[in-house]
Amino acid sequence: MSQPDSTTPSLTKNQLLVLEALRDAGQATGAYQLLEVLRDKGFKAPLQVYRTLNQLADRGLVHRIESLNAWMACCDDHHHGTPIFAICNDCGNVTEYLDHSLTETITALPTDTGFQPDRSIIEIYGQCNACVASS
Amino acid sequence: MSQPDSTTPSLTKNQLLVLEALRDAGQATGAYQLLEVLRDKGFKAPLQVYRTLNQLADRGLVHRIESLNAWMACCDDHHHGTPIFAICNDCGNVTEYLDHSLTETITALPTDTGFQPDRSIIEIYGQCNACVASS
DNA sequence: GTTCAAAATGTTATATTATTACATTTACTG
DNA sequence: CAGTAAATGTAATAATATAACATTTTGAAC
Repeated sequence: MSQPDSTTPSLTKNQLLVLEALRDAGQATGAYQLLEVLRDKGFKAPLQVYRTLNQLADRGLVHRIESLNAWMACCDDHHHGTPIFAICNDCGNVTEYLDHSLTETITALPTDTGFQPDRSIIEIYGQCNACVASS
Repeated sequence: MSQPDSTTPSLTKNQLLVLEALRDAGQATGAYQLLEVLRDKGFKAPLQVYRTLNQLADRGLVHRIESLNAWMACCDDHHHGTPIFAICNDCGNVTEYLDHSLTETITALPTDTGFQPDRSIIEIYGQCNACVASS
């Protein structure tokens, strides 16, 4: 999915703009929201955002949160392994975790059936610390 | 999420129709695909399908596959615990698994941060047995 | 530095998925 | 059988994502 640093070409202008916008957002953000933010920088069409997001996701610099139809800057710039997202039901805050052994456990699961796992999606909903405290 | 059997009222006409269509499909199926199938039975609008799918999902009789924007009949009519889906990159086949201990491991993960897990989404992509064999 | 190919980009149109709003009917409870 | 909650019907529209095609930029090879 992502390349080692030594072979990774530098980011293009659009890639930098989208990555920066996503990091500034600090949260899971929809493609059309990003488009609005990036209109100032010359973006005009959804496809410009989607293309760039997919390029960044291929490099592992951003992740797509499937259950939110939204995107988030990677917490860590260049990890391997499956990101795990904890999503708050109340405030919508999303936090990324990495847990290599859990990833292995999960992907090992269907292999008795001959299934060869490749990548996986793990998104956990619940109530975050702050929202537990204030409820 | 789902009610115990003893207190579960029987399914409505629309619920039965959608559940049957989904079981007949035997695969993850999109809402608009279901609408086409169900036009013969009097369905006319997407909302009829979406409403009914959500009702069935609340009862645990169907699951939504987030990364496919599709729905599948539950493998087991009434389980508790998080379903885990294995999705083939090549043929698109989706298989549901249940693994109670894995579910616990996953939901335990972010609790050191004070996060209170509720439900989770686990979708594993890879190559299924049949597609490994024929490639 | 010119040529070539691959990647990235720009732009318009359109496809796909999902929900809002509101009127009506059905089913359960007392 | 009256009252209420749930389910349903229907039309319009919102939100998300991609197809198709033209053009430009980038980087490697010569």
